[in-house]
Amino acid sequence: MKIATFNANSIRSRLPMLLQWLEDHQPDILGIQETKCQDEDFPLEAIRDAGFHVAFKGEKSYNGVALICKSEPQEVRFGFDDGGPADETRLIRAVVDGVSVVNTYVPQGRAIDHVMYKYKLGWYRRLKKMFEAEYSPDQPLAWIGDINIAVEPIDVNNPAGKKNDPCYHIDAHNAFLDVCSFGFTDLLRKHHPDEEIYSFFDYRVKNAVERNMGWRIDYVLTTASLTEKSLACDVDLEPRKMEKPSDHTFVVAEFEG
Amino acid sequence: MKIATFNANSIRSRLPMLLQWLEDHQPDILGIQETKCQDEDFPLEAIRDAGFHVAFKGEKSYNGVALICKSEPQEVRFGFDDGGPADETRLIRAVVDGVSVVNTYVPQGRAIDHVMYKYKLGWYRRLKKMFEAEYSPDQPLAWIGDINIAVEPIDVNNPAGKKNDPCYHIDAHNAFLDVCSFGFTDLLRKHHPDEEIYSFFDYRVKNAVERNMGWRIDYVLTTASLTEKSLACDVDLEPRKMEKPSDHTFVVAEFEG
DNA sequence: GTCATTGGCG
DNA sequence: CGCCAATGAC
Repeated sequence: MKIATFNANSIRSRLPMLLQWLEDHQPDILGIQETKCQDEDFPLEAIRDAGFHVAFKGEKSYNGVALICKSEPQEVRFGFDDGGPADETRLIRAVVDGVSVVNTYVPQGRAIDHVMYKYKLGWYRRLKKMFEAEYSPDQPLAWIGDINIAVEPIDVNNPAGKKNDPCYHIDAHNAFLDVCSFGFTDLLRKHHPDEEIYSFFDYRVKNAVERNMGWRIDYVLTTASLTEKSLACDVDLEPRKMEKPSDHTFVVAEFEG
Repeated sequence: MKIATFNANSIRSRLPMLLQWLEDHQPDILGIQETKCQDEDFPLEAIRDAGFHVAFKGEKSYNGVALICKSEPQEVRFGFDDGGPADETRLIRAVVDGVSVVNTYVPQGRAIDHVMYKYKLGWYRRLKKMFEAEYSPDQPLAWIGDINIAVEPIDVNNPAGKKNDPCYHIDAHNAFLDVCSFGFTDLLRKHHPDEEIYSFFDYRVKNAVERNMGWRIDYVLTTASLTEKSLACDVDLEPRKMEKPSDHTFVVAEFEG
C-alpha cells in the first residue's frame, strides 16, 4: 500500500504532471492541498479516466483539498465540526481500504505577530481535539498533508535564521508536537533519521533544489499499526525539477500489504 | 529571394517557434507585427544568433513591428511623418538588398461605428499619400503586413455575415483598393486565384484551421518589377497548428534572383 | 482563447 | 517566481 501527499499549488496548472505521476506511481491514497479551484472547475474526469476515485472541496484562488484513491473513499467529510471556522477547503477526511485518512492544509500563519499565526496555533489545538474525539491511536490512521511546520533543525535550510518564521517558530513546534503526542510517527524521519530532505522549495530561491535549500513541511504521519507496516518513506524530487513545477513535491510512504 | 510576413501576437511568446521557422525557411525579409514588447525586452540577441539582422520598435502590451533580414536593413524608419499620429509601432520601413519594404500593422478598427474605424480608414489614406510622396510604382517595393482587411468574398469564411465587420466592410475594401491602385499586386491571389486560403484564425473558433474558418488579412503586395519576378506566394499553415500558436500565420513570397 | 497588464500572495 | 484575479484588445 502506498500513501502520498502533494501540495499542487493549483491542480489545474499541475494536471499533466499529476496524471503522469499517478500513472507512474499508482498510489492507493494521494492527499492534495492547494487545489486552488472551485468544485465546478476541478479536473474530475481526467483523474477518473486515470483510474482513480476522488473527493474534493475547493474555492476560488486559495486553499482546496482532495483525496485521490484507488478504492472509493468512504465517510468523506470536510472541515472541522467544533463550532469554529470549518475550513472545509483545508481539511478532508475519509476511510480508504479500512484506513482512516486525514489530509490537512494547515494555515501558513503569515508572520508570528500576525493574527493568522494565532489562528494557525489554534488550528493545531482543534486538530488535536478532533483526533482525541473521533479517532483512536490504536486504529490505522494516517495524517497527511502540508502542515506548514518544519519540526527539527534538520527539516529546514539555515534553521538559525528561521527562528521567527511562522513555519519554524517554537510555538509552532510545540503545537505540532502536541498533536503528534496523540500517537503519530513522522514516517520520513523514521526511515531517514539524519538526512536533510525537503519537500518544499521557494520559487524565489534560485536553484533551490540543486542547492538543497528548502523546507520539510509536508508529512505522512501514522499511528502504531500503520507505522509498524511502514517499509519506506521518501520525497520524490523529480516533479520539483520539471517544467512549471509546484513549489512543493510529493512525499510517499509504502506499507506492507 | 524570400519575403514573408507574420503577426506574432507577442514575439516573446512566439520566440521558440519563430527561431525554428527562421532556421527552416531562411527568409531574406520577414516583417513581424504585434511584437507586444518594449524595445528593452525585444529578443534581439536570439534573432541575431540565428543569423539575422533586425530592426524594431515596440511598446508595452500593444502593437510593435520588426523587420528581420538576412542583409542589414538600410534607411530604417518608423511611423508616419505627415503631422498626424506617427504610430511608430505600427509602421516600419527600410531598404533591404535594394528592395524597399514597408511593413504595416494597420489598426483593426474595433467596429464600423467606432472612432477607431474612422482612424483605420484615415490610416489607409495616409498610407497612400506616403507611397505617392516617397515611392514610385516603378521601383522594387514590397508592402507587407497585417492589413486587417479581407478584400474579396474568397478572403474570409462566411463573407455574407461579415458585411459590418471592420475588416470586411465596404469602406475598408475601398480604402485598401485605393492604396493598391498605387501599383500593388496581391501576390497570394496572383498565384492562387480561386483558393480559400486564410492567414488568420480566431482563437475562439474551435478547430478553425481544420475547418478552414479564417480570414486572409496578412499580405505581401509588390510593385511591377517585383511582381514580375514572383515565383510563388503561400500561407504556411503549420505554425498555426502547433502548440501555443499565434492566431495569425506566415505568408511567404518567393522571387527570382 | 490567448496575449498583455497590475496587484496580492507566499 | 509563479500561482491567483480582473481588465482590455483582437
